[in-house]
Formats: sequence, structure tokens, C-alpha cells
Amino acid sequence: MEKHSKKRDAIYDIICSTKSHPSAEWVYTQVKEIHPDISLGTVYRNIARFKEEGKIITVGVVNGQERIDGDTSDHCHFVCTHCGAVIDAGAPDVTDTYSQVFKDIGCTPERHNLVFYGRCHDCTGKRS
Amino acid sequence: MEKHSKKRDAIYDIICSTKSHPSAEWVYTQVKEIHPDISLGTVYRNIARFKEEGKIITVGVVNGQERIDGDTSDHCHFVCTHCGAVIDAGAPDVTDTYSQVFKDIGCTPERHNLVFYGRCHDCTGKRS
DNA sequence: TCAGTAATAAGAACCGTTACTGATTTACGA
DNA sequence: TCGTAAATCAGTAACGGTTCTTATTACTGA
Repeated sequence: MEKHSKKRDAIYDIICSTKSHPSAEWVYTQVKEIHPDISLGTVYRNIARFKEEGKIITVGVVNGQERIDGDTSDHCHFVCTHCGAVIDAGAPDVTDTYSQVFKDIGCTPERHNLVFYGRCHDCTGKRS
Repeated sequence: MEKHSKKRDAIYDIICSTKSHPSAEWVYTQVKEIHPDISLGTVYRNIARFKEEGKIITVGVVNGQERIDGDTSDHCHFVCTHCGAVIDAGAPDVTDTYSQVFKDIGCTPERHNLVFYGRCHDCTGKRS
């Protein structure tokens, strides 16, 4: 019997309504506009729950903060090393390429994460 | 003019002499056997330096700890979600596949990181 | 030897995240 | 619409990996 929670729904809605691949902190500030009494712990707790339920995925850690994605479809990401933006970058099909490799080392891959690093469109050409 | 440092050399040697893709903590305990007065801060500082110099790369964050690799050649990794082991998994050739994607979104990738997750050979079939 | 500079040890500070506790909200049957 | 139990939450303390600070030490060239 899964109980519903307005705050949990709000957290999930905000995660799914953005393509910015947000951090917990960002989600927290956004939910706070709707539920000013929300706690950062609630955001973390529900993000962990969504991950366990497979409703969201983690993109990776950028500048020490974990970034999440409400889009669980098979796709990879581009991380700007200058401004920290995380951008969708299409769907890979690399698993087949590596099937023999994993047979050799006896590993059973369940998922993978392909991340490119570089400068995003806005940061290309910037000085510092 | 790069100055000589026995401890820095020891840190680098240990990183390069293992294929375990260690954490800073692991490197610290290893260097401590040679230099008992080594400081954890020194390990972190020199790891950061090696990264800047391009002498090592970071594999990713496993269980909250950053894992590094002295092998800077083009290859990807397998992370065991059960025991946390990081294993080399051959060389990818995915950049070409994505060249058009990056033209579309205007990003200039410099490097990438492909990580597979699952159970390693030893952990396949284990219960908990 | 000496001055100047880089590297270091020790530990405090930092910061994202997690755990805990008591209060509040939710689902659901009466 | 109530009452009740379980789920959820706010607030906050604690945790742990990493970074920063400061005093000290080691190295280099003169």
C-alpha cells in the first residue's frame, strides 16, 4: 500500500519537468517555491526512493554533486567542464560491442553510463 | 623546473603499480608502508596534481569515493555494484559515432568516460 | 652556508549526504 | 465524517570524503 504524498509528487514533477539534470540542492530550491516548509532531507530521501524504484537515474557526480535525470530512457550525456551543465547526447548502442569483453572477464553488466566531457555551446571560446 | 619529491614519486608509483583503480584512502595506506609519516592531505594534493598534469585519470565515484587510474590509455571500466571492484574492460571507439550528435548540440567533447555496472566474476551468484 | 621556494604534516574546516527523533499527514475502514 | 495505524515529514545532528590552513621541513642554486 503505497501512500501518496504531495511533496513527493512535487519533487518528482520538478525532476521530470526539467532537462537540466539537476542536483538535490537545485530540486530543493525549486520545490521550496511550492512547499516552503520542505526539508532538504525529504528531497534526498525521495530521490533515493525514486532511484530504487527505477523512476530516475543518476547521471554522475559533477563538482562533487550528484546529478539526476527523470528520463530513464537509454541515452548518454555531455558534461561541460566549464559551467557544469549536463546535456543529453543521444542514445548509444555500445553494449553489443562489449559483449565479448564481458564474457572474457566474467562480468555481467546490467547498465552502463557514457559521459562525454568538454565545453558546451555557450562555453566554447570563453577565456577563463 | 619540477622539484624532486620522494613521496610524490612513491604515490605515483603505487597508483601505476596496481590495476585496482584505487581510492585516495587506499593509496594513502599503501604509501604509509614506505613513508609512515605521509599525510592524507599529501596524497590528495598530489593526486590533484597528477590529474592536472594528465598523468592519471579519474574513473568515477564508487560508494562516495573517487577512483583513479594510472593507465591513461583509451579504455573503459566495469564497476561491480556488489563489492565495488573496478575492472578494465577494453577500449571503446564511440567518439566517431557521436560526432554528428555533438555538431547538432554545439558541444566540443575532449574526453569521455564509459562505465558499465553489474556484478563482477566473483560476485555473480552471491546472495546478498 | 644561506636565502628563497616548493613540499609537507597535522588537523581543522568544508560541504554534500545520511541518520535520527518526534510531530504531522495519509489511507482506509467504521 | 471520524479514528487509527502506518507512512511521511521537518529539523537537526552526525558522518565521511575532500579541501584548506598554518607551521615546519626539504630541496635548489648561489
